[in-house]
Amino acid sequence: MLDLSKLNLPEKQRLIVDTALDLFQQFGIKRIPVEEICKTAGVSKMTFYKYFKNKNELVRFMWEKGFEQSLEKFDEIQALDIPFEKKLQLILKMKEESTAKISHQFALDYFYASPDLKDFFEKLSRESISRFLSFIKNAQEKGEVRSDLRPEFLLAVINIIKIMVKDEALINSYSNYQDFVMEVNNFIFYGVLPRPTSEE
Amino acid sequence: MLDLSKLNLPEKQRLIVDTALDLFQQFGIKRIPVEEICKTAGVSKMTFYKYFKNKNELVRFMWEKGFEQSLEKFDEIQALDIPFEKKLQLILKMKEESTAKISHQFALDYFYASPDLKDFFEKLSRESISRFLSFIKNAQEKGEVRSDLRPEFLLAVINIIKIMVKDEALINSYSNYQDFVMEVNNFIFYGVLPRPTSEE
DNA sequence: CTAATATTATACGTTTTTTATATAATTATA
DNA sequence: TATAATTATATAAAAAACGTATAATATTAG
Repeated sequence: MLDLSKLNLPEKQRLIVDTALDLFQQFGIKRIPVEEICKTAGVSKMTFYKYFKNKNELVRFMWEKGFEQSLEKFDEIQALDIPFEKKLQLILKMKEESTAKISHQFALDYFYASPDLKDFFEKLSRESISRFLSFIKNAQEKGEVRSDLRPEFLLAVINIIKIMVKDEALINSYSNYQDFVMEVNNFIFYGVLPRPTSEE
Repeated sequence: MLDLSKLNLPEKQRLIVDTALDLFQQFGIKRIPVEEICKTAGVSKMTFYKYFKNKNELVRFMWEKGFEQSLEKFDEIQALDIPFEKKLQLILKMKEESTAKISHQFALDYFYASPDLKDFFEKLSRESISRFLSFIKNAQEKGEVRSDLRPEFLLAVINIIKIMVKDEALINSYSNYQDFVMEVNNFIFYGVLPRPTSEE
C-alpha cells in the first residue's frame, strides 16, 4: 500500500518518502538515519526537516497515508456487486499486500524505540479492526456469516493475534511473514463462514 | 562460502561468527553494532571482545577464512580430471556463490568507514585474481585457451571490473548482483575460449 | 531583470549510540 | 575444590545522529 502518485506531493518531498519507504522496508526504520535518507534521495538535510519535523513524523505520515489508502480500497471492495466470498478474497489479498509493505521488520523493530509511534500504529490497527468487524456484522445481517458468532469473540481473537505477532518462534515457523498473515486471515475469515447445514 | 563447521571454533566464538554472518548479510556491516551481534547470539559482550579485538577483526577473520576455503575449493576443482570447460563451470558457480555471501551490501557499504578493511579485501581480491590468471595461463599451455590472449590484458580487464563494480547505475541495471557477477564471469571465461578454426 | 521561493552546503552544539575496558559475580568444568 | 569461561554491570571516550542556524546558490514567477 501507499501509492505516492495519488498524494500530489512536492517533488522533493515525494522523493524523500519514496526513498525512505525503500530503505525502511529493507533495513527497518531504526537502522536508517535521516541523513542516509537524504543522501540516498539526493536531497539536503534541510529540505528533509522542512517537510518533516523528524523521522517519527515521516513514519507517521507514511503510515497515515497508507492507512487512508487501504481504507479507501476496503470501501471500494465492499461496494462491489460480487458475492461475499469474493469480497473476502479481495480483502485478504489487500491485507496481505499492505502487511508485506508495513512488514515485520519495518514496523516491529521501531516500537521499542518510539512508544508514541507504537501507539499511533495501534490506533490505526484498532480502526482497521473496527472496520473489519462492521464488515462482518453486515455480512451476518445478510446471512453470509453464521449469526451465532459473537463479534466480541472475533475482537478477542484479533487481540490475541496482536500478541501472536510478537511470538517470534511462531513467526519463524513460517517460511515468510506473509504466509503467517495469510494463515491468520484464513482463520479469521474462512473460519467464520456459515456452517453447511443442508445441501442447497 | 565460509563453512564454520570446518573451523572447529569454541562454541561461543562459532555462535558469534555465525550470527554476525547472518546480520551482516541482511543489513550490511556498518549497520550492526557489536552489541546487537552479542544480543542476537545470546552471548555477553565481554566474550565477544575475548575472541575478537573489535568488529573489524571479526570481519577480517570471516573474510580470511572464507577466502582460504574458497581457494581450497578452487584447487580441488583444478585437480579434477574433467574437461577445461567443466572446470570453468564449477569455478563460475563457486564464484557466484561466494559473491552472493560476501555480497554487494555486505562488503561495499563498509569500505567507506574502514580503509584498512578495504585494503585487506582488495589484497584478497588480488590474490584471487592471480590464481585465476595462473589457471588461465596453465590452460593456455594446454591449448585450452587461445594462446594469443595476453594475460596482462586479462589482468587489465579484471581491474576494469573493479571499477565497474562501483558503477551503481550499471549494477542496478541487473535484477540482482549475482546476475552481474555471472555476466562478468561469462565475459572473462567464455569470451576467451579458443576460437573455432576448423571442425574436429 | 528582479524579487520571492526553494534548495543546498556548511558549521555547530546537543543528545544518543557505540565502543572497548575494568571489575566483580556467576556458571561450568576438570 | 580449584580453574577457566562466561556473564552482568558500570563507565569513560569516541563516534554517530539529531536538529538548527546561517549564508550561498538555484529556481521560479511576476
